[in-house]
Amino acid sequence: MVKWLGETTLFSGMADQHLRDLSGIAMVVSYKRRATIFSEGDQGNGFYLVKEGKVKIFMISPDGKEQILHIFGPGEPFGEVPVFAGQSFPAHAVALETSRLVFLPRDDFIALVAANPALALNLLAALSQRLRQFTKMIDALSLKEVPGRLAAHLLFLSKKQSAGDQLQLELSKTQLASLLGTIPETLSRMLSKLQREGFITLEGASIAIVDREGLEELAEIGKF
Amino acid sequence: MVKWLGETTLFSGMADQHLRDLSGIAMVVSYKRRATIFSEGDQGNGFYLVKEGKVKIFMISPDGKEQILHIFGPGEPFGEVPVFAGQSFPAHAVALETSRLVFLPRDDFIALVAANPALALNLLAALSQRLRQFTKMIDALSLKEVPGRLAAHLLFLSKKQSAGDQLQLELSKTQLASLLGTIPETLSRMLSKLQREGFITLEGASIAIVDREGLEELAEIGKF
DNA sequence: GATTATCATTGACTTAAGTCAATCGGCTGA
DNA sequence: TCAGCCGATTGACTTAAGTCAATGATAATC
Repeated sequence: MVKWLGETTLFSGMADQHLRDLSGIAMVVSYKRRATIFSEGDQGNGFYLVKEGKVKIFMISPDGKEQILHIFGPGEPFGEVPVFAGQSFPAHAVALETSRLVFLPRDDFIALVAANPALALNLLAALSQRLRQFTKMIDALSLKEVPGRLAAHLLFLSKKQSAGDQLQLELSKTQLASLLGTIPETLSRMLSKLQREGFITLEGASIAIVDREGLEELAEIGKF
Repeated sequence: MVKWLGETTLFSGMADQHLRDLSGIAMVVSYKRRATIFSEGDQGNGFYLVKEGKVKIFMISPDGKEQILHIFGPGEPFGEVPVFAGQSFPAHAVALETSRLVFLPRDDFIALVAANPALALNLLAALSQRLRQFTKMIDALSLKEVPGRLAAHLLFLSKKQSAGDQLQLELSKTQLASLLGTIPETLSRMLSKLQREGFITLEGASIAIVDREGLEELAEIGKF
């Protein structure tokens, strides 16, 4: 566990003693696929790191439409907001796959932060990074149309997977639609349109980028 | 300056010595109305506190549409993201009024954070709070329609101004539209509609809430 | 291995909100 | 004082994207 903690972004570069302290307060918990980890408004008495599996953070409207904020995988922390501000979670979390999580209880953790400036700086970096992502998401939702958001996401996946012009959608189309702030029907139409107009070729969840420059322009301008 | 710093949320509850240290690295800078403080992509070598005046943080699309992220007034910090993560600003900042700002240079400030856990915890609280706000904004943009966002904003102003059912829009209608992710024409129509349907009465920038329950439901459901 | 669910796709239609254009009023500055 | 601008409002129109519905295609479960 100490070794694993030291390999996460959040705790990288920390002294062994501090990692052992963290390990001392950590608890491993498991959630089955589709299980709720927490809901919006719940008291937050600590936060989580994904050890194995995949977790979805999302909001839901009264009539059931969902907006995904994040998909987190191994090594990534989530649920920190109520640890430091207010107390309730601002969104919902469910396991997308059967997952093992590391839970870090609030009060013990804050004591460690107070005693360890490097940890505090790592946390500040993590939250700042998250703010940057949210800024991009607000920009996309407000100033770009669906094809632009989709193009940006494809370029993001291509970069992340570093497999040249070949990439895999890592989510079901329904989940991807929810991440992009739209619905499956619209996503389906837009993928077809990108293919029809020669930006990509598409078979199932596998996509090949044909016109990277065009996609980049589309992501930038935000519309056809 | 030391006294003023101690009264900001970010530095409240801190020891005098630490406030003096902060004061030692702080510089006061002035910006005229409409002056640019920084632009998206600029290197961030420090962050700011509003001493007097009002600052707008926003993004802009290639064809000139603007989305406001925040309006900050006296005592509020902005521009922290590149201090802790990456290096460039994710958005633009301009002075809405002639303003005096306190600038805190990155490297000196980080040294103080590393030496002062209370400061680190205050910062973590501030960034967490900002994440909570962004979560609400994403929720609003993605899952609520314009009338719902407007209703939520009116209720927010009413609470903030604590003047019963009477409230003032603190921005021009154009700026308010940009904050709500819409355009002035649409905002104008929606304000008329809220009045026509008996939720509010409206004269210029003064609004009286007539049906608070109705507004709350509208803000919750997100649409008529 | 059969039977449900769930997911993806397509077509026809509706609708919220944006665009374009015109008007009015109030400030601002020469 | 007056010309010129910016902000707000309203009307007519367009459009991106959502809704509803039907069909196939998987995939999950007993």
